[in-house]
Amino acid sequence: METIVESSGLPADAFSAKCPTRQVLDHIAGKWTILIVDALLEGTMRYTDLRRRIEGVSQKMLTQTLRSLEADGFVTRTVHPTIPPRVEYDLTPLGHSLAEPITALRQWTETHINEIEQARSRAS
Amino acid sequence: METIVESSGLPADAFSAKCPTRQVLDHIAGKWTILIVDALLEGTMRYTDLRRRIEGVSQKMLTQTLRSLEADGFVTRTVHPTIPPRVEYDLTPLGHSLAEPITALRQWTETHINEIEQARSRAS
DNA sequence: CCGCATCCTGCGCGATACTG
DNA sequence: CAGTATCGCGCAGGATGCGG
Repeated sequence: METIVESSGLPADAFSAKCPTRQVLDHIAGKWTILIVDALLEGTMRYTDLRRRIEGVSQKMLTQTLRSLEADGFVTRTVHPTIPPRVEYDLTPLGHSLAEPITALRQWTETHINEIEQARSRAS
Repeated sequence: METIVESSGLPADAFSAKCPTRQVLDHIAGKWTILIVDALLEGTMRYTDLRRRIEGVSQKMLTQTLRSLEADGFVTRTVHPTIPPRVEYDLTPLGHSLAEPITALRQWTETHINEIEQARSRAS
């Protein structure tokens, strides 16, 4: 287990409040990040494609989350200056890398949803 | 790839707005869930242990998240009626199972934090 | 030591309307 | 088509204080 040292000189430690890892974790923990990254794993997608794929996401949150993912270097945004305009979103290599643990998480949830619902009904 | 069918009779699909998977995903995506589950992977922990381990968490959110994890069947809460009281938290088998993809996610973030910060400074 | 109750604030997020 | 702009609500989440 190799220790990662971040730019501040401190070891990367998500349990530490000051570590920037926490901010990233908070982003990933956002309501839509997991679904968006996961959807882009299926390939290049246009804005409207994503809206359709991810049921219930609003325009605002989709745009906002995409911009955040772009800033963190997880997705690229390509604008084709045609009429009508055409904007395509893709995962970067870093984004693909992130997609692995994220997909694992979504799949885990889908796989164990019945056990969880049983636990919930017991708790009530 | 086997299809999971949940109690409603529909296939489990996180992209569908009505699927209960979404609610669970939202819980997991909570600000503290990842850190708490991850911390409990180190073994049994008392309430105060968790507060110390997870820097910056408030009493309220720690209690609230723990109750939520309990309701979903991820952790057990054991009260020893001694003086002073002693409350211990443990992962259930289901919780241990969930911890795997969660740990992977935290470790991924710690590992790639420098790449992300570089992307951010470029974006600015 | 381990909480629960309460008050309060910010902002996550949705709804709606408008633009190149 | 792919957004921006604006408004407002609800709840996540922090601060404080009390109780067993």
